[in-house]
Amino acid sequence: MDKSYSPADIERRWYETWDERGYFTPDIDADGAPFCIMLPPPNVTGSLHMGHAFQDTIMDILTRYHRMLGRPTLWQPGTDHAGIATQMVVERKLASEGVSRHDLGREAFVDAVWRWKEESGGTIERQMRRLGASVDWEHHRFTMDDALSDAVTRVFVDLFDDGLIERRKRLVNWDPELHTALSDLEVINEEESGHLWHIRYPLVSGGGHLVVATTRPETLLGDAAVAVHPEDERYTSLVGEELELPLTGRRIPVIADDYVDPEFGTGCVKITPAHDFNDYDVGQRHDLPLINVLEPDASLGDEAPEAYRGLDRFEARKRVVADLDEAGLLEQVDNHTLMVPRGDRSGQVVEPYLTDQWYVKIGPLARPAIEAVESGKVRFVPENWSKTYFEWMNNIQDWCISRQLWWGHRIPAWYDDHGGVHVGRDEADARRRSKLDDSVALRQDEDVLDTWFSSALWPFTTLGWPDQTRRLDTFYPTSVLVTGFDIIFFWVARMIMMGLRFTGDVPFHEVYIHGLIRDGRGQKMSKSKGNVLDPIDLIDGIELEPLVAKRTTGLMQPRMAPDIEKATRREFPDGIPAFGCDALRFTFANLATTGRDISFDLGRVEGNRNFCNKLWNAARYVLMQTEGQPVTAPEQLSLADRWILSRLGAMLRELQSHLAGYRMDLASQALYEFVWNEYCDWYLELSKPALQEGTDEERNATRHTLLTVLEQTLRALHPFVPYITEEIWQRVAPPLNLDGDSIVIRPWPEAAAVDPEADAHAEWIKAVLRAVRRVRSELNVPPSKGLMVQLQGGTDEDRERLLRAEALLRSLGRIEAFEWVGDQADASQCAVALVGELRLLIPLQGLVDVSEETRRLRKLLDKESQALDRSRAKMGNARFVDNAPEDVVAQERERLAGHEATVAELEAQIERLAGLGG
RNA sequence: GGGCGCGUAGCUCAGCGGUAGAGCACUACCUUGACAUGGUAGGGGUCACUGGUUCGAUCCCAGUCGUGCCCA
Repeated sequence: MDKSYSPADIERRWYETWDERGYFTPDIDADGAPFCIMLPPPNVTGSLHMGHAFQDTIMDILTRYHRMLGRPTLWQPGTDHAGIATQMVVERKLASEGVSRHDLGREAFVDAVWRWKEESGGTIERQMRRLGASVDWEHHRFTMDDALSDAVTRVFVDLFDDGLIERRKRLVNWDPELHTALSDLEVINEEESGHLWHIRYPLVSGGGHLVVATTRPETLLGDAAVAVHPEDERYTSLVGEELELPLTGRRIPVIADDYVDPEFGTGCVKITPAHDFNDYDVGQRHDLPLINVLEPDASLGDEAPEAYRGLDRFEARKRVVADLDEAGLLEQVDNHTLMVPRGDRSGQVVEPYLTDQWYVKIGPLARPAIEAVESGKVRFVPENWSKTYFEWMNNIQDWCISRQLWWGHRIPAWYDDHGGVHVGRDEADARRRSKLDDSVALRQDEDVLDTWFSSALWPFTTLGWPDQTRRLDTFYPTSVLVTGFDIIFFWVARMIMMGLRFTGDVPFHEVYIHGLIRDGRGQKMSKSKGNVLDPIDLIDGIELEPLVAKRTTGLMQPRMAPDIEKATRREFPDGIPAFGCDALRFTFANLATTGRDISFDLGRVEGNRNFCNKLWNAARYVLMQTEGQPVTAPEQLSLADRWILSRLGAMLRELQSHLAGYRMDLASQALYEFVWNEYCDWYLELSKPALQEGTDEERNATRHTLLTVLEQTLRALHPFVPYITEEIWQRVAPPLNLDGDSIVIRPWPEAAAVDPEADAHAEWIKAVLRAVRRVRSELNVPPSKGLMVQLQGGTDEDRERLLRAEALLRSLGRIEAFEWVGDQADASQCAVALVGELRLLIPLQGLVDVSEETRRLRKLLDKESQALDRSRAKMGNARFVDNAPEDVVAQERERLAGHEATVAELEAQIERLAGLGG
């Protein structure tokens, strides 16, 4: 083995091997409860970002772990066609060539998207392979595969037949750039600064005016009324009067509606039913006309006064304001912060817009989905997220599922020339169902379905539904869904609703919600901020210049480039080193706490790379010690051997409980601490004297334990760090004569029982060594200098332990000899260390002056006295002794005794030194 | 306005009723035959603040301040 761990050398080859051998395709016939995770399908043309890498790591840990438990285990991969996102990318690409989708026509455009999909669709899969994701590629699915598309159509028709899908004209969120409706979830409301214009509406009779305030003055052109609160005494007499609607020559009524907040502004509200969701409702109540003044691109249309027709909405706003001002009708303009709705893809301000759209009536689907979580059939982890789920589900709105796009599942509805709508699996089916013969001309609905419609079916369509396949039968309901909180509404809730409706069962039993990855300062990672890290760059490393180039090209706002470049050069003056996939994965596991946000700290990746190196070198040591040595199952183990096996068992039990609770952070920490702080720091060190000085049998036992513990630890680590564990395992398996070609398919290690005797012995050894090392360090005794250690006091147990451990202690503590001395022995020339009742006297023979040693002891005494005082106060408190549980009191009593003894020892020693005139 | 979080060592975060923990950073010493991507020892925290419950509060409760997110 090489002296240093170099991930690049070992990570390349294993993935292909695993994949080729079919390890990731589940054996459905295996015993054990099936385990299944659905990969949240990434956008087919997307690339892997930190969030994916994090999520994939969690899923891979769970998958590999359950596979090792011997369960038929499926991690189902696939990609999403991502309607709007993909169409936008292709449209922009075409636009750069001066072509619009309309130039191409529908068919040619959709072909172009498919070509783009074929061209760039493999990126994210290649990246997932780099991450070591053990998904079943053989059964990869795409939301627009024929089978999945058929399932979508079938679901649509079924819901339609149930009366749960209908076509209605109502206000939708309209994206004027993409020319499509959006669901509420696809609209981002953000606070922006704007203005509040106060406008006078003259009364038709009797002079005077009402003042209304608006943030969108151009909508005035579509006003149908002005509303006041029915109990607002200022205006009650005016209800029923008419107002001159400025700039239009129209007259509109004053109406009363308790939607109006009399406290806000003047208490008068303009009502524009065709361009505002609230006003729409008011309009319905009062039978007001819908005056649609906008075109699909949000320019002003025919229903607007001629002067404004053809103007863009923002241009029209300026003109309206100027014209009002000129007419003396603009009373006041205030600065005002308002919530502006923007399309999440285009970033354009969304307009409420009156169109025909398809809706899913969600109420009847939501009810059982709420019950599924209430009853615990679906469990959120952390539990808290169920509140968010209920909050939304209890206030859920009908789902607008039609999109005016070309890329996606086309709506299976056909229109005749008389306004009739005919739904069916295909045109023939639609005719059959509506009893239409071929003489009736039908044209299919131009719209496609919301991307999330097909995603909602993902857990069962990927497994073969509507066919009752073996896979569906085995793996549905799936075990756990791993996802971010940002798509609980978009996806999780809808999967539960659709799953229950179409399979009669929940799609998954648990939903593990993880946090969002942010940068080191807690900022959201985004291209425009220039703080994006590419997981592949953390694996392979990247030089500064390419990193700068990567972060500054293709920006939406190129003027940000210099700032981003500066920040990048400051943060990564030497680029990013190659940490390797395993280090990155281990870091993700480390960071997977219960909180919401995760600030990604590069220092931790480095620390975990070092951890991999530690593991690598430990393995190197073990293999060096066992090379060419036949290792057989030992008949007797030393206390050190028993101790490390006991500790391994404890760690494995802890690990399993953390994995069961989705606490990857605690799980990875348990592994880290065991490997580094117990196996490497202590057991490997303890093995050295054992191998040098032991009998043949003892040496065999030590070698066997070194190998066994390493091999089991590798297995426990494997789900987290698959590459390095496979690489090492391949070398550790032969000396242990283990079956199996790969660690991937080895069983999960069984935890040995705790061995209290061995644990106690090891703790004693550690305490003695620490005490001696502390003296050595604090008195600056060179590490190379051997020490004499005199032993005083102590129990019979101490004497026995010393007997068993003397060789170890001498070797590890650089101690030349131990010598038991009587209580009367002169300790004035010695440094003193205490281990329980045992005194370790280390003769210094002038190595250190007395005042130095006195100072050292005083420091110890200080700490000890404080602890003693606390302890005394506690035991002196009758209410504590009376009320606290017995074991707590007993523990405190023991502590008190310990502190008292230690303080006495230290004081005595200080006095002895003082007697020397130091 | 409603809802959900968070505030613990210089930084990133665990812990969540019984004497404060990790990684990174820091100090001193050490190239000893696994590892300097290392070893040994050490420094550093009135656990945001104020009250309350309790024998005992970083942990539970209430409030205040700061901060983040979601929904309207």
